[in-house]
Amino acid sequence: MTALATKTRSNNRREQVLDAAAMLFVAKGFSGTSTRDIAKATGMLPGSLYYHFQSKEDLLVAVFEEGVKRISDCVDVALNDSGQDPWTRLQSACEAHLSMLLGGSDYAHVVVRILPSDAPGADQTLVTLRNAYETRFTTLFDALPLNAQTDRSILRLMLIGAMNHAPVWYRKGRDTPKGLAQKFINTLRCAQSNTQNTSPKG
Amino acid sequence: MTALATKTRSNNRREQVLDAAAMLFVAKGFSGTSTRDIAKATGMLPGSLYYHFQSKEDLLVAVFEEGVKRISDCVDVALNDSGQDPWTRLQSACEAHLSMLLGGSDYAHVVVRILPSDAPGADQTLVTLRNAYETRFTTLFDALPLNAQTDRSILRLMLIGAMNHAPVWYRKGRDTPKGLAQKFINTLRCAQSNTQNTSPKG
Amino acid sequence: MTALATKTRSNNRREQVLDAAAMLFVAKGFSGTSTRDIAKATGMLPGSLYYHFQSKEDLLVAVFEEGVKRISDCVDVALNDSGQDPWTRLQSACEAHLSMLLGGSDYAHVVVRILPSDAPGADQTLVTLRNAYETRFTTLFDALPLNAQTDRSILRLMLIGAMNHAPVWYRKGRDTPKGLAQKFINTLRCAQSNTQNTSPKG
Amino acid sequence: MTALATKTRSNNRREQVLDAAAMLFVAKGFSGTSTRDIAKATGMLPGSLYYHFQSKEDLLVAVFEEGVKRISDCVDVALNDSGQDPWTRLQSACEAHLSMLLGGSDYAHVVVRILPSDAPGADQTLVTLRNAYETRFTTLFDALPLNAQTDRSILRLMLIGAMNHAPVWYRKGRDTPKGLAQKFINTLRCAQSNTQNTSPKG
DNA sequence: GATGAATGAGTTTTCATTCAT
DNA sequence: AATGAATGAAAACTCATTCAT
Repeated sequence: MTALATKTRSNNRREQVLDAAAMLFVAKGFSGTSTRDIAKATGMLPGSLYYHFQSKEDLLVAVFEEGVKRISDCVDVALNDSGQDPWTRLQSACEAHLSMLLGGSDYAHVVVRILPSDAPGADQTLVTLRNAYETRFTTLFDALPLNAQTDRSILRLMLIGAMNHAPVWYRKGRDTPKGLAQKFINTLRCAQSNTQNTSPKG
Repeated sequence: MTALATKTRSNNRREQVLDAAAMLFVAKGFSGTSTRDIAKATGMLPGSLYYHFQSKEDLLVAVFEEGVKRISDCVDVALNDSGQDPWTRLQSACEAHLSMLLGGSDYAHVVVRILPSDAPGADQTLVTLRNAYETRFTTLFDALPLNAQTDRSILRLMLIGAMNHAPVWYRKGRDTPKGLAQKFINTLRCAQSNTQNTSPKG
Repeated sequence: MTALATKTRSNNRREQVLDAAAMLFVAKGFSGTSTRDIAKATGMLPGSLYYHFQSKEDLLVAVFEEGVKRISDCVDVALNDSGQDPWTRLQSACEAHLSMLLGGSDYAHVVVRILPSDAPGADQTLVTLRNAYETRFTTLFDALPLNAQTDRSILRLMLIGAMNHAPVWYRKGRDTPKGLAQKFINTLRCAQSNTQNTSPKG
Repeated sequence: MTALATKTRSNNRREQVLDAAAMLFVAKGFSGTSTRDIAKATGMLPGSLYYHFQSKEDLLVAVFEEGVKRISDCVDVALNDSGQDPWTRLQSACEAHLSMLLGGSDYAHVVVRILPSDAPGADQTLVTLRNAYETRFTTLFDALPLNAQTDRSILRLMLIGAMNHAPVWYRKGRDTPKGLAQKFINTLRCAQSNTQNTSPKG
């Protein structure tokens, strides 16, 4: 019992730090958040953070990892519950992604809010983590029945851009992640049959 | 050495500061850039910046204003040269926006790279400036001949999200702003005639 | 698992701490070595040191004491094995001293590497310990058959300076403690008969 | 006049920092001295030091350089005023060296008090600086008319060890640098004619 | 128009140490 | 005998900013 209790308490403390860091990184960016801010939000002294994390950047990486884990898990579960239809599957993933981003998971939000160049010492790690997650969308777009001449990459990058921009303008009540996902995917879906468009100026 | 010459040289100096600041804000974010970084990049001493700007946040606002001005002018010129067709006009604006963002105008890039929450003291100003620019897209989307049930706002926000995400993945040579604009608008254009789609899960 | 075994194991642990501390104090000085460094080198956590020692300075004193003990014992044994001739005895002591210093006893090395002023709280203790050891050389120099006008103190301090400087330049293989001792003492030995020298500038 | 006055005042401030640093490094070692200590001794705030020096180690290097410069100059002047006799020249150098070390030049004292391993980031620089100075003694010993079998290096290293140990025991009034130099060199001088000594134990 | 010199508050981080378990 | 978790002070250093010149 004691071992478990100790571990739990210890984990709680570490998790409190991660929670506070995630929240603050989302609210003020990485450089805009001081370790003091994080410590204060956790009820610790600044130095005490360093028992749990070796540096501010390590802490960011830990938050980022947790964010990638959470959003990945959420998307994976949604895909498991989803059927075979490629568009349906994409929409499920989109909805899961948006619900994490907009539903208040600071961890997931950090993944799209913090740019690698915000944390020079950790940039490669962040890029790698982000890529590991976004792979899912490459796979989902590969599965779509699109015309040969359609650029799947562009479609994917449009969707990712659209989704990750949502936290900037989304207002709870006015929209829902589900509704947005439906509209986003509906918009993309027509690219399939409409590629005969000519460009206007050339 | 007339008054004009003096003023010009002085303006040059001020512009050098703005240039350096724009470049650094893009590369490292607002909090991630120090006034020393900017001074060094301009060949000045840190204190000398304060002859030109009252504070770091004032400097950001100046860069941001210049960025909004430049991207607005570019889009406005493109629209002037564009005909009447609403989709063509949107595509021209999109191309102009992308060419500023991807063609190396650090000023324009600052406008999408720096979030208001990165600069707590200037956030309202930044929001206002950004909105003043983005109005153009609201107008352009309002002019589109869309089905009644199509959500113009969502389409607009998707496009803005897609465009502003481009600096993250764009590689010169592989794509061009013009090509991207064409693909982006083509994708949106079909939303017009395809609203009979049913959502997959409900 | 008797009381003796326990004690032995415990002593081993304490000795490991002392060993690590001695090594690190030699390598990086007293202030330059952190208790964390010592703990890590012993495979302990920082707090665990405090079961064995009340403070970092107590630990230094313990290392210093052990160093003085070891080098004293070594010199005393050498003197026991030495005959009656004062110069021979001095040379034996010198060789013993050098062999401890250069042969890799971090403990002995600490005694000459750490200055009392490096550890303000323990300085008096360190001075006392060092003096207790160096007494031997006073005695040995007193026994030398020197001219009346020869300054035995200076000779002694020269030798001690020369010996304690050796760790800075000594390279195993090129020299040996024994060879050095011989050369050092040979050099001093002539002071006896050469005191009629006049100073060069007055 | 203003330019000169400004330069002078500025230099004074920088020199005050160097003076304070030299004094404190001698008194408490490098790691034992904090930048706060140095700032306080100069009447500055801790951060203000960094206008003059990039880091604590840079400050040490500057002090060390000044120390090497001062003791080098002092020795060089002494050698200039000295005649041709090699032993006389060595004694002059020794006296100059000791007078710097014992006469209160904290700068010179730093050079022998601080070991390269005390400042891991600057160690190579310190070694190089020290060697550049000690070259002089190699030259002086090379010029001595010694028996072929005499080890000039050992003699040199004995002298350097003896000289640099002096600050530990020297008491003004009881000795003088000049008197010590005379005794030191006298002691070494006989090595010349006394090489027929046999070692006592082998 | 800009510099040299500094300030004072703040940064991230490390320190020796404590103590319940 | 040692650990996990922290503390509080201090470490080195950076920050945006000021101001006489």
